[in-house]
Amino acid sequence: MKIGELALAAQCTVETVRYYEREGLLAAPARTSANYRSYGASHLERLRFIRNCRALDMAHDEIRALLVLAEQPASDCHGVNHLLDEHIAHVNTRIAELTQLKSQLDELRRRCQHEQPVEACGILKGLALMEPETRKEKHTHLG
Amino acid sequence: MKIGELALAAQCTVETVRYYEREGLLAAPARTSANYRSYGASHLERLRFIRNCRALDMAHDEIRALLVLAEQPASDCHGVNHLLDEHIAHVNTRIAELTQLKSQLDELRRRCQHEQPVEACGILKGLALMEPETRKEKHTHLG
DNA sequence: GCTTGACCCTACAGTAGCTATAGGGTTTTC
DNA sequence: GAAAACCCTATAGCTACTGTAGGGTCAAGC
Repeated sequence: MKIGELALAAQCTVETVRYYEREGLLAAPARTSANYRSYGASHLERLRFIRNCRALDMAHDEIRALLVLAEQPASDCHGVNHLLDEHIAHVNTRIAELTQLKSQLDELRRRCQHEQPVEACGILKGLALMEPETRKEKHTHLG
Repeated sequence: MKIGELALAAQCTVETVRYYEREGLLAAPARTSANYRSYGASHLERLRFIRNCRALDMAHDEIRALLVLAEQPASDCHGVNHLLDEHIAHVNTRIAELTQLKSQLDELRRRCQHEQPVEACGILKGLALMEPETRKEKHTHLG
C-alpha cells in the first residue's frame, strides 16, 4: 500500500502520516526501489487506532502511552483504564472551564442591549474594568 | 513604570508584555537612557483590557478588532456587540463538541469495567474498531 | 517515444499564544 | 564594591499539524 492509499483508508492526509512517522507514533515502513513508502495491514490498523484516539482529542503523549500498554498483551489493562479516566477528567475540566466562561460572557453581553456610542458601551466598560485574574495553569491539553 | 511593575499590575509576565508589543497589541512605550521600557497609565489600561479579553479566551485577532472599534468613541457599538456574540457562539460550539466527546468517552469507558489482560480490554478493542471520521474543520479558535 | 498529470520524496516555514533560554547590560541594596 | 534583582535582544521550543519549494517516479494516452 502506498502512502496515499493508507491516508485515504484512515481518513487523514499524507502529510499527517509522514508527520506521525517523524513523531515516532507510526513505525517507518519498508521502501520500494523508488524510495516510496510501502505499508502493510498492521500499519493501517495502527494508524486507525491513532486517528481514533485523536478523534477523541487525546494528546500524542497519551496515545504513545496507550500504544506501549497495548503492546504487552498479557499484562492487565489497569493502565489503559487509568489513562482513559484521566483523559475523561481533562475533558470534564475543560467543559467546566468553558461553562464558567460562558456565564461570564453572557453577563458581559447583557451590559449592552442597544446600540449606542462606543464610549458608552457597557461591554467595553466591562472589559476595561474586570479585575485581571492571576493566570491559571493549564490542567488539560485541550485548548 | 518599568515593565516588571506593569506586568505585576496586569497579572501577567514580562515576556508576555514584550510579546504583545511585538504583536502590535500594545504600543511601544518610551525608553529610558538605559533603553528600559517606560510605561504610563494608558499602557496599563490597555494591557488590562487585553488580559481581560484573554481571560475570556478571545483570540488576538478578536482583541485587535475590539481595540480598533474602541478607538472610535463616537461611532456606535454595533460592531462590539456583534464581535462578542460571535465569540459566545465559538464558546457554545466548543462546549457542544466537548459534551459530545464526553459521551463517546463515557461509552468507551464502560466497555472495560474490570481489569483483564490487555488483549481482552474492551477499551483497546473500541479504539481499534471505531470508524475513522473525516476530520472536521475547526469553527472556533478554542482548542 | 514523449508528454501530461497524478503521485511520491525531503526539508523547511508557518500557525497561536505564549514560555524559556542564552548572553549580555543596569540598578539597587547591603 | 559586589551580589541580587532587574532590564535588554534574539532565538528556540511547545502542539499537532498544514503548506510550500523543489525536486523524482509512474501510468496512460498520442
